[in-house]
Amino acid sequence: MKKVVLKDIANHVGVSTALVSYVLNGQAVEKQVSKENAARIMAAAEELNYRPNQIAKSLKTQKTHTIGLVVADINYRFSSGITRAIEAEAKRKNFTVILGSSNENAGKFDELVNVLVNRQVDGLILVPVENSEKTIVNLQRQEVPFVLVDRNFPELRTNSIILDNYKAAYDSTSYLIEQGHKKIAFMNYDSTMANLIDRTRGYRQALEDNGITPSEKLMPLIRPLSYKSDIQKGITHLTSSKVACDAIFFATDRIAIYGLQHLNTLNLKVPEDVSVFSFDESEAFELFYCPVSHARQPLEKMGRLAVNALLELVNKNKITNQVYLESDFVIGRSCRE
Amino acid sequence: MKKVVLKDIANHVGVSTALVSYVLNGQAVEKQVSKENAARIMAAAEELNYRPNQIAKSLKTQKTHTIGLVVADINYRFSSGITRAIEAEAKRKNFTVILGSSNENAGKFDELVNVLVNRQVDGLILVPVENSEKTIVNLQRQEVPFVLVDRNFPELRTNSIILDNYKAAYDSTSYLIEQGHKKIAFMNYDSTMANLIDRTRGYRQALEDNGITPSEKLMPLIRPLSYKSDIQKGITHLTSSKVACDAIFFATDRIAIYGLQHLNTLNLKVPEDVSVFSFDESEAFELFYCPVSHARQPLEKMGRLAVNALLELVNKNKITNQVYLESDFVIGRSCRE
DNA sequence: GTAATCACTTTAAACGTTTAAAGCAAATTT
DNA sequence: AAATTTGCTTTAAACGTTTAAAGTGATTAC
Repeated sequence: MKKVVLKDIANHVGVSTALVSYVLNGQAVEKQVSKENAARIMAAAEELNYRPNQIAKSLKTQKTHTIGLVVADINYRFSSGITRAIEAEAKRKNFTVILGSSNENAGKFDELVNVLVNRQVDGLILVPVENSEKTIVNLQRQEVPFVLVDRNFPELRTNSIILDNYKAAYDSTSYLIEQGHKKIAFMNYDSTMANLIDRTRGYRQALEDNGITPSEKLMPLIRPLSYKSDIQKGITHLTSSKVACDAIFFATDRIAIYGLQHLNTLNLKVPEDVSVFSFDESEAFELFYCPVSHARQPLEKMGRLAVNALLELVNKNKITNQVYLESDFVIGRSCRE
Repeated sequence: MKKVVLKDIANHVGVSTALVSYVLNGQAVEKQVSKENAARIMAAAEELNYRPNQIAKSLKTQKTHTIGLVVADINYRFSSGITRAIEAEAKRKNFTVILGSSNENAGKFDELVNVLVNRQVDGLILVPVENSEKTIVNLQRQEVPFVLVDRNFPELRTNSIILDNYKAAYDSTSYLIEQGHKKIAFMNYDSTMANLIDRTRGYRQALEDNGITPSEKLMPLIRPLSYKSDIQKGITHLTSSKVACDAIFFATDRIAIYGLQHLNTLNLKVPEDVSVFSFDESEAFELFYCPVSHARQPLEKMGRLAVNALLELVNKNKITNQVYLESDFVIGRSCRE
């Protein structure tokens, strides 16, 4: 079946394409189209099952009504959650989302961004990865509207919607201290990303504000390329009789999963042998024998704000700023009292 | 900064847009463009940071190099896995993927498909939902190239890449029988979807072939709208002293998660008190105290085959057929010997 | 010395829309 | 009766590409 285009309807009814376009775009009254023609055009469009060609429309109007979204890894819980939230809000605003996953690779990230820009998306929502500053700066130079979510680069002035990681980590650590913990370990990636560094800062500051001196011994760094073994070594070390921490604060849900797994292997019980707190949740927690207390990012809100901020930008209501969201906290039973 | 278009390069170099187009599309030699002009055009494109407008290109060539993908729910492990696989393969073939999530809703599914078709995607890869036959039939009538993955409608002749659900369930059940289980329960959704029905068929047939009469008592149906409580009731019933099944086969990973959770609540140990087998895996299994044996869909292969089948269709090498894939099996320690 | 060939380059239409501007009868005002 | 207004419709250019076809000046062939 050949594709039905405007002209087919025009011929079928015996009018010009302009008239058809007016009617189909709801400008029938405004453009004073006669009732009969309007009705016949509507009927013909229905009968011929006309579907407007968005590509042609976009070329003419210079608007694609499309948002490009690049997440760090679609397999992360955070990614699918934020994708869902962004899609829902975009839908509400009559926008479509094109998704790409950079798999935490700066090269792939750059490539994806370029593909999306070439496709003339109206704007981008990005979860940047380590070493992707150059791509971001390029976007600024090209004046492509974009907003960052979850992560940003403090030295670049960008629109971004991110968690107040410092505060979330500070509050989480304070909570652990309130629960009576003294030797609180913190497991984080060895990374230059501000969101992760802020978590470490929050942790340290909370300790200091409570008269505890942070110790590097309690802060093993996980190298992303060898995270599994680093986590195992870290856990083994922290729970050894030499160190014997009484709580472990995991800086991400991924770290938490492998950390908890290794605690299982070592036959250590949560929270009897060691208390546990996590940043973000994983579906995996659902089957852990004990509900894991954790800081939870407000994905719904984040997605909504990101879309709205982007659309503001697209409409040139340039309000460049950073939005810091408060974390939610889910208290399970993984911290001894 | 204004967008740089072909004409800008042409003006800058002092040639026609045709020449620029030829050079930038690698037809310099074929179209006998002089070396000097070719070089100057390349340099100008670089200097002006030219990015071809894919929209205009698509309008002219009637090809968008885009695949539309609609998954059932982006939060499913299966969905993010298959999305990743499809994206990777599409990338390899120089195609972009536009993703939508129907959230298991036939109305939303239809809407998404329409949006994608209007955007002139070259073809669709779909995970259809219950009651979405009409949408599928429409696509066939419009002659839009598409392939179904994971689920299909046997009464419709469609290209589809799906697991051999019957065989996977048959083999899984046989495995449980071999392990010495007699009273094997099967927990499945109350659904009209063929992929789920085939699992039930496989389960029943395996029992019968081994001289066990299937009993409805061992096959509680889970209604999607009240799955949590139905699963709980089912588990409680199956493990009651009256029924006392010795193994539970979960037809999906979602059912498995809530089933295992409730086993935890009831303080029943896997596999000591009851053996467990699942269809598909969830990230949640990672933190269950015991590795759960399960049938695993070959996502990588599925995604690759889906993209390739679709591209064949797009190129009019119409090979309409159904591909049934063999399941992988992951044997943990959740089945008593 | 005219014709044909060669090595390039330009012209212009097309893809399917949108939309400002112009067109045209009939009705109304001068 | 001429001019204007009204109510409606068409024309045609534009968006940024691609590409068949035509154009052009120099070289080669007969």
